[in-house]
Amino acid sequence: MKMFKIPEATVSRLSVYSRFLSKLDKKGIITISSGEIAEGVGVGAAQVRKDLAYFGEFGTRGVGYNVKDLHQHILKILGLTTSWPVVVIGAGNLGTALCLYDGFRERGFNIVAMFDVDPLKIDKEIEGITVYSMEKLGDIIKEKEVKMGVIAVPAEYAQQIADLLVKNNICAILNFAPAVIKVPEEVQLRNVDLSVNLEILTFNIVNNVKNLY
Amino acid sequence: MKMFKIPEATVSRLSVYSRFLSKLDKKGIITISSGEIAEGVGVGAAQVRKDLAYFGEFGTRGVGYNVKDLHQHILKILGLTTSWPVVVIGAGNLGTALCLYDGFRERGFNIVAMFDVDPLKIDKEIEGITVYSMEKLGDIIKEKEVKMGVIAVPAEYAQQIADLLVKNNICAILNFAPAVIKVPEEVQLRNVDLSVNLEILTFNIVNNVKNLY
DNA sequence: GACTGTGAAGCCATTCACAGCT
DNA sequence: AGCTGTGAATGGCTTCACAGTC
Repeated sequence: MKMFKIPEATVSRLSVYSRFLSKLDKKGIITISSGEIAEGVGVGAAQVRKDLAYFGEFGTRGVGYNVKDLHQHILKILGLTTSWPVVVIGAGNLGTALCLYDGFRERGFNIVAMFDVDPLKIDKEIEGITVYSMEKLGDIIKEKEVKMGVIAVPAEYAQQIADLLVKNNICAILNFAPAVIKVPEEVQLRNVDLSVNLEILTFNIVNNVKNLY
Repeated sequence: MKMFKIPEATVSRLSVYSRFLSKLDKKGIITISSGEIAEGVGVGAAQVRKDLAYFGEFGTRGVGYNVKDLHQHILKILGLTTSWPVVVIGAGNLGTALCLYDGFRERGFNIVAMFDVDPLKIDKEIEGITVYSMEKLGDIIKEKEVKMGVIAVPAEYAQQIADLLVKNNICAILNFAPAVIKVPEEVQLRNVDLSVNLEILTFNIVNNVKNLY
């Protein structure tokens, strides 16, 4: 296959466009221009067109894009036409919140199991999702064909959990622990670092950086 | 004031360096080189030096950086030498998890109050943090001199909550709702979009993008 | 007339490579 | 000899501007 060198920023915008289009579609809107998408999601119109152009020609000159059609294309591009089973490691507050987060379900992610080391949590259910002991991780990943794992454990355990996920052939990890973790290059890793995000804000406040949006 | 054009990527790395240095400091390590920092946080050595060089000359040629010293400088740069009071809007699962998140406290963020519209939650305490009705927002922001607000409400209410925060003179907003929100340019805004992060991973899996770390 | 698709230009961040200290 | 600080080179993303299409 081809498909070369898509900027990551483009991918994350596609995800945002997709949500926007889904809203438009529900409202029954048929056609939309790059300018209107741009306005709706807060980017430039040229940016929208360029992002889409990486993947083909979805629009009609003089008219715009068909909402349903474009939306389907983007879902396809993002791999969201099928549902993704996901495991969450760590049944603390954050792990639990992520499990119950509607945003995941709405986008086709399906939390199939949680894992924890705490005997008080193991074998309990949290809103229909069972918490398993770590030993079951491999079995469940295999059984449910899980490709993605979410790490929501304390920083000091993040690396060993990551290693465990890797050993069980996970394809991608979303890490919420405030820790730098290392994985083999064939495993996808993204970090969502909550305090880093707040700290960028404090930096900006303290240095009164002009916002650029 | 001076201090111009710092890449946002640099700021977020500073935050990561800072955490790394704090770990080193606790271990009693006195001196460190850019190469070792680079290794520890997974970036290039030149990157580390350039990031630091935006703010001054903190190292000694031929030797490296003094851990304590550099750490203090970075905390100062990020505005973390003082504690920041924060409010969280939305006392659902996510809002609650964020309130209890240790990573915030450890870095000097202090959640002073939560807010919600649900009468069942209002005036209850969650681990020492009181949930107030939305009407109290203005008073508490003023009384506690809150500069930062965290939005953890459903997407459809995110914009009106943001407007409310802005009206009450908040300086910065961290938005967890999967929604595009607009604020005046003098207000700092960052979005942490949980599903976007998972969707980047699905994209990468589906298009088997080589990881670059 | 309106709007897409796209090469070219512009801008910004990262990496290189080396001069300058210790 | 070792390591920082930095100008210059590179690479990548965004914006511009316009030709092409409906």
